[in-house]
Amino acid sequence: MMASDVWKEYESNEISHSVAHHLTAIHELMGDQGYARVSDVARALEITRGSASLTLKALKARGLVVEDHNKFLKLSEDGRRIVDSILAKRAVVRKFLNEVLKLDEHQAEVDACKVEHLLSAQTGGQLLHFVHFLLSDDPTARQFLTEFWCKLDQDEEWQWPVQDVDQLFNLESR
Amino acid sequence: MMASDVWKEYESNEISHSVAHHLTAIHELMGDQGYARVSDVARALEITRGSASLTLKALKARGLVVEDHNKFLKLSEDGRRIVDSILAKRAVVRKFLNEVLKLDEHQAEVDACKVEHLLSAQTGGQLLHFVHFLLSDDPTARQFLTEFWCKLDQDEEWQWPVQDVDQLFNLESR
DNA sequence: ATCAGTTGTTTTATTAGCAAAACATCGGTT
DNA sequence: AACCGATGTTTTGCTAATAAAACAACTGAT
Repeated sequence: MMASDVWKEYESNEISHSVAHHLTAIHELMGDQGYARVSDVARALEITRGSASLTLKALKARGLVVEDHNKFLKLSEDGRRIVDSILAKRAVVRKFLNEVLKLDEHQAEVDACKVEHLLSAQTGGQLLHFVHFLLSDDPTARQFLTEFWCKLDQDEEWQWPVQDVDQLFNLESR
Repeated sequence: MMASDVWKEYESNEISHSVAHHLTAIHELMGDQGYARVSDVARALEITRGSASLTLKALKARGLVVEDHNKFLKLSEDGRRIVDSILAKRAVVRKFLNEVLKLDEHQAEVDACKVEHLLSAQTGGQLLHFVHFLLSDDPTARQFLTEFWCKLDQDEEWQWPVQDVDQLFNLESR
């Protein structure tokens, strides 16, 4: 297969991890303290003011961040839209990892943070549908989750990493 | 919340996207043609021989790749272990996105490729348990999937990105 | 008014990952 | 022997993202 055309799409992502967090930091600072300056973003992300200054300058040039008459930062319409989509994906992934797969909150937070900006809108939307139904009051969903968690408890751990996942599925299911 | 301690763990990942694909390329080349040289890896990844040479030199220094007496590359024990875990995660994620969430194969492949090296072993293991049960012959799992897919068809798409995912869950479920 | 602290910017340097180009080394043809 | 093609390496340069340090401007306290 080799999928040489697939793996390079990683870099073609317009929102890097760093950019995603600069933008969400502005969003959270606005909510928490009502304003966001370069120093606030730097403190929130624990990077130097110089680094934040440069990155935010680029984001202003890209039209994702706008600057007040007095150096106060704000998200543009586009920036806001990007933050919304990132936070939605993060919330869904975190919820799935924590409340369904029963990973501890920190692990769920870390993994959600890593992938939030990489998932397509398609994927995010479908995952939202899935988790929403899975955690709903629907009796089938409840029963399924109950059985799954019960299985989780009794299942002695597989050897992981599994050598051939496809084989595992082919042999035991379907 | 701000999670300043969380977001930096992104870089603390020992396996970068690039490294992950250099390693898996060697693995696949060994399977496909029985050997892997610098040029083969470069061709597979569609990068220049120079780039591959430098990256692979670093991987040799890290002990993940070993070199033949005649410049033939091979994965070390550690390298092999890493590739196994990455391929297992990729397979599970791809299967989940494609066969459960019903995303088209290309999208599933691309998204799986983006996140495969970022998920913890914990997460990969739990996800494997989940997908394995979900796609098994268990009647509860089958019924759940049937209902979910039915819901998928009838559900008119949410507005996406959703502004407040947590609110969506709080209001409509639990 | 001066002094200290905060803020924002710029400059210099580093790292990862790539391209491009130059170079050397083989191996096989003719 | 001369040439050609494939291979591997090195060097140079680029971009993104960071740190570190120097600098300028503003703020507030005394």
